[in-house]
Amino acid sequence: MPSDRDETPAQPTISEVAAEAGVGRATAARTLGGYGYVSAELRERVLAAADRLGYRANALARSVSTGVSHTLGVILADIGNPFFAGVMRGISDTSRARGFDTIVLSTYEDLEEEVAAVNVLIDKRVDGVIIASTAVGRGEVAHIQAALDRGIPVVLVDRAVASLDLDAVVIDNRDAARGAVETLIEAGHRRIGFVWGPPAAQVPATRRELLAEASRNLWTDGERLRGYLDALDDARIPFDPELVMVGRKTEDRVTREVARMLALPDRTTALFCTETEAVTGALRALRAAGLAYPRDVALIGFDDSAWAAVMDPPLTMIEQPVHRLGAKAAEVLLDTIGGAEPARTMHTLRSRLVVRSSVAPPPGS
Amino acid sequence: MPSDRDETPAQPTISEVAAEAGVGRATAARTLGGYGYVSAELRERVLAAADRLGYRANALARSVSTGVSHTLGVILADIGNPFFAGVMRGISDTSRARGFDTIVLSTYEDLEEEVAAVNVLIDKRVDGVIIASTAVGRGEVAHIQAALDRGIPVVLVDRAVASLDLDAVVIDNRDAARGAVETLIEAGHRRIGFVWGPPAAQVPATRRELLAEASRNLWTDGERLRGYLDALDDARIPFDPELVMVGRKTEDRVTREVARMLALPDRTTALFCTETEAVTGALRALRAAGLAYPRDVALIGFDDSAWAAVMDPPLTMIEQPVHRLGAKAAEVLLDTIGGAEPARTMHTLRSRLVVRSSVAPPPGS
DNA sequence: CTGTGACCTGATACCGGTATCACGCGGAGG
DNA sequence: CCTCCGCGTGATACCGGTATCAGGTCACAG
Repeated sequence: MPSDRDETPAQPTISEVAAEAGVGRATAARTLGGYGYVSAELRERVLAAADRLGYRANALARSVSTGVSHTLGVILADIGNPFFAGVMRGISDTSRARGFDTIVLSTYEDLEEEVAAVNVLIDKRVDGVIIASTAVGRGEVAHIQAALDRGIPVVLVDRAVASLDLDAVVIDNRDAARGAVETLIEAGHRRIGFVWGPPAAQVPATRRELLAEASRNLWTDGERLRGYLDALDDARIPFDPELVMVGRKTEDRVTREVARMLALPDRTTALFCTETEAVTGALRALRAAGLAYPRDVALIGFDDSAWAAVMDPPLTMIEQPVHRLGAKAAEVLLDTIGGAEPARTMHTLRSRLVVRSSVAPPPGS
Repeated sequence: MPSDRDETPAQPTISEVAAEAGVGRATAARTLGGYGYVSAELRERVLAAADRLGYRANALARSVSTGVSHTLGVILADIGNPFFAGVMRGISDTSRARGFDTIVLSTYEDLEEEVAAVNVLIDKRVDGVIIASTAVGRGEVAHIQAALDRGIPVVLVDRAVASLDLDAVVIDNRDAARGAVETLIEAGHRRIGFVWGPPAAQVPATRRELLAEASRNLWTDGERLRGYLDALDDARIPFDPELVMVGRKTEDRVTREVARMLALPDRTTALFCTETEAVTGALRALRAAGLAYPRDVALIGFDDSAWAAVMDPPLTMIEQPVHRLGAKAAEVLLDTIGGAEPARTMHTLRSRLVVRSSVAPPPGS
């Protein structure tokens, strides 16, 4: 086995480069590390030797020594979800441009997974963390606080967390929801179904309880509910718990719930969906009920996509600036890592209602 | 500033734990590292001290020492693309389950970016690499070979690379394409448009040149072309370059190209699209031309999604096992890292034609 | 009472970098 | 001619872990 006593090791170190160049380890280190004095002649020799051996600095060793890893940790609900994938792309693009790489972890909305993810990132000594946290209450943020206490800057993305005074990059969820519902109201609708998502067992009967439930759940869900209620209030339309769906917005559940709303004596004539799965689920329910949009029921949903535009008729949707969301979060984090004093504010990005053809007046009018 | 001379450092080290516990550094290290002898009593003391200080081992330092990082590098064309996001999810799920984390990089189909990405991963000393490479020719794989030479195992995903004898986890692209086109032919179509994607300037006029062009491009594109040709051959339908589109499958370009095929004297009556953007682009062209599917033109595309199912009529699509693709790639890589001898074969996963309602006989029949 | 070995422990030499510092050498100035 | 200084270099002590090893303690057998 002649390949076993290879002369050039697979992963040459600074010492090997130094030996190859016939200089001291320190000289090779200074040349390769780009610090301190090295004469032009020796520099050439070292560089040539490094090139010959294919030397590449061990970033881990460097990080242990310097204390910085040039790595960002990213914790999302689900990297397979197109929304988060888009956010991730924004994070990835801007951090790479600034010389940082990223470790991504998905939590699937499980707080324990999130805690574990934070620990992984602490262990790997990332320079900062971007997180779309599933945490809500004061008692659920210990892991994030722990990272902060260790001096690791954290930026929230997509979801603010009330009990955490941190930079957060989000969209104007409340405004977006209100705008969408207003559009529906302006078209003449009063029975507007809200395809919502907190994991409550059943829809609270009163407004007060509803709001309370909202604050016990994901910030985005709470904001979108408030926006829905805002629009209803402005138009003096009373809130009806029968028109609100609760629980995970999986396509199946949405389909069943929307079917229920559609079967009500005083049935829903418009639907506002707060997620992509909610839209596709609603569409399924419509078809099953033999109803067509916008003729029988109007529809507006969150998260525009190429598909929404080619539907027949094309769907009116809320477009979120996904890339910007990630990019901005990375910018804020990178600035903090760079030494800037964190603003600890909410950076609110504008969403956009893309008006197409899924809204029309209710049947009777 | 009393917080400055903090007694408990933000990121305590083994030495600090040892001091706190009143034992030697080595004893603390053995306890925390879980190797060698430690008496029950001292172990307790060390553990208690570690707990008090909130000790978490520095994974980077450990990696420098042990030579393994428990980190996988993943290089994809675009993490923002739902297909790759799904693959990434598969990779992420199975590697996390085995104690590995992942660093993801997007290349946007740029070879230089890919080379840079490999270097980043080499520098960060990942234990293995999964890559959906944009490399094709023998002259484009030096960076991958370099990683291999350094002893870093590499597994290809989605795209095989002819000049690289490595494990590759892919789907049966050729079969899938042939099956789809056969379905179209069986419905009676003979003028089948192929919305393809190699970045050639124009469609080669002859079969021979076309095949040559195919081998100069992404493996997936080549395979799908071969499958298209296979089906045509079996049915003795001559290949017509006018029915093939070339160049990046962006929605705009697809729309224009499909419009062209639709305007041909002997126009296209069926379309086979090799990517999601190709499908949405085709749909736009159909609408612009005032044509409906499946009545005026039949349609089959790659990459099923929830949207395709709720279209009206619902689309017949090829479903790729995205999660499995990533999961399998991670499994193969992890096994290799674990010491298994790499099989260096193509692991071909089955895709599935999800038959819905976008295929009907051509208008005339 | 000594020899032997099992059981523990701390010292110490790694890993591959960063960064400082002592010192040799040569030239300029007194 | 000697001193001093600056340039350039290698030695060396870090960083925070892993892993080995020498040696001390103690029980028990001979």
